Amino acid sequence: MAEGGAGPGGGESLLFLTDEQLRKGIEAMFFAYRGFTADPDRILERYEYGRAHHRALHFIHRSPNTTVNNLLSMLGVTKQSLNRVLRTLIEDGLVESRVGRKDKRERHLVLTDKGAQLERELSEAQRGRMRAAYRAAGPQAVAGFRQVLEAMMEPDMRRQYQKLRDGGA
Amino acid sequence: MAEGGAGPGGGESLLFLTDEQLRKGIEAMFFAYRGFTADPDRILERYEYGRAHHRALHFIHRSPNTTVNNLLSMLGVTKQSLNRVLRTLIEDGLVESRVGRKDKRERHLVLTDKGAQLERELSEAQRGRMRAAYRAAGPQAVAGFRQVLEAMMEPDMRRQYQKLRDGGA
DNA sequence: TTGGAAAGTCAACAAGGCTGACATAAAATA
DNA sequence: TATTTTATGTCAGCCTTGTTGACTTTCCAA
Repeated sequence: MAEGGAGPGGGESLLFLTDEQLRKGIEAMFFAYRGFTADPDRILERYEYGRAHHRALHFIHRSPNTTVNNLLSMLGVTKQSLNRVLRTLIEDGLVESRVGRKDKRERHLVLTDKGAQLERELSEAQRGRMRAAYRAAGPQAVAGFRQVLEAMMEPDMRRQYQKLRDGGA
Repeated sequence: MAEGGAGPGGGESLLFLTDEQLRKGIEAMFFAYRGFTADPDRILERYEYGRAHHRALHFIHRSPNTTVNNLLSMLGVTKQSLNRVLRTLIEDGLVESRVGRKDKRERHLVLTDKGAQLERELSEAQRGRMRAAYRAAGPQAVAGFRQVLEAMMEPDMRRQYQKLRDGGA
């Protein structure tokens, strides 16, 4: 299973594909994801919200007026699970649910000022860490980081991601 | 907050540090982590285990004879939470808990053959995706990927990671 | 007008985090 | 030696966030 040594095909060293290297990458993902969520988690605690609320706020901010179904396919959870989170956000006045103009079955979701404020607080904390990591690693490393992450996604998620990446700018 | 344009300091473009780029990185992490866990999750379902079991198996494989306390600081959970998982793994004969020779308070954990077998199955699935992503992105991208992830970790987690990375090879 | 899609709701359940309290054994120390 | 500290395990109970299944309401479109 392990592939090592400089292969004849391409002339590039394939040492980076050894099982040992792959295991290190797996551990890096595990530990890094903890850092990735650490700052928002601390903030959310103060507001008595959880990660699920953060994710909803993030994607509603990113795609204002998105429908519940859209949001569901982004988040990859069941509507029952999302609904619980969404209900509290609406009750607490962070999110507004607007009946669709064309299709009145649909609910279009937008952040209220209060919701935008919390989203900003969470996002700023998360971006702060990201920015520090990016700066420390440098632009070339960042490009590689993004490439590997994208290649790791499941195809449907990759499509979701690319839509945001290209259109949402 | 956003920094753009080619700065005078260093001559390198800082466009990769814009809030927009950081947001894309955040989304990439989110979607990629789902892919990262998808294959093991499918396998675990068949065995009626969860992600927590996978993590325990991974780190016991990685550091055989590790103590419970060591494992706790790797995983960053409470002993009660780990204990529940560990107990089922021991009951099911995947993990063996050995009383320490020097310090008899300690329990040293090792995988049984059965445990090693499941660990291998999970790991092979996860490495398979990792390998494909690495191959698609190339060695330079992989180096960048690892750099950014490492810079993103919380300091104690980074220490844990580096200990494994350097010693565990 | 009727079928089906979009959305919401209720109930029940599971995994896997958490805290707090307590027990035991053994090591370390006063 | 007596006491304290450490490592571990365990019980009880709580929370978040995921799941499935069943059912209703709304309303677009054929």
